[in-house]
Amino acid sequence: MSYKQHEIPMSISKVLSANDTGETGGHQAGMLIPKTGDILSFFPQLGNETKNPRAKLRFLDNSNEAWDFMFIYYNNKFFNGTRNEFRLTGMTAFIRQNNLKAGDKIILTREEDGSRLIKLERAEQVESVNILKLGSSWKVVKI
DNA sequence: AGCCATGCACCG
DNA sequence: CGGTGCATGGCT
Repeated sequence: MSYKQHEIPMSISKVLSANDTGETGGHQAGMLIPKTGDILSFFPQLGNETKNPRAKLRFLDNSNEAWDFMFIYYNNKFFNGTRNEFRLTGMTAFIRQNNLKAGDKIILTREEDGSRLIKLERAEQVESVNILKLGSSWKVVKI
């Protein structure tokens, strides 16, 4: 009967770019949040009534340590400029502590009580697992 | 749309 | 004064 109009994703993830981890020498230390559909509904809604609105979000990591990140909507396109994008900033300490590199994945999760979790998934160094599976099978050989 | 880069303000 | 994050411009 009553379908939810807005399914809020419990979990979203992002593969880190080199710029996200600071490997490129940049110093904004914020990762871009794509505006595509359900990703944004994970975050609090920020409109374009005010310029560059933001919300501080607290995440808990594996060891229950709390991290405060800043979710910012750079929206100066609606004022005097060209920006129209969302970023999650203030992650330098977290990235350093976990020694994250480009290719690693960050997973953000929402609990039912509204609290948020942050997890990570290292990039695989080797990706030969699927390929090797086929290697040792027997074959019928025509004589 | 996403990533890279950077001048400046702030703060220790 | 060096590191960090803000705000923004620029490039692909």
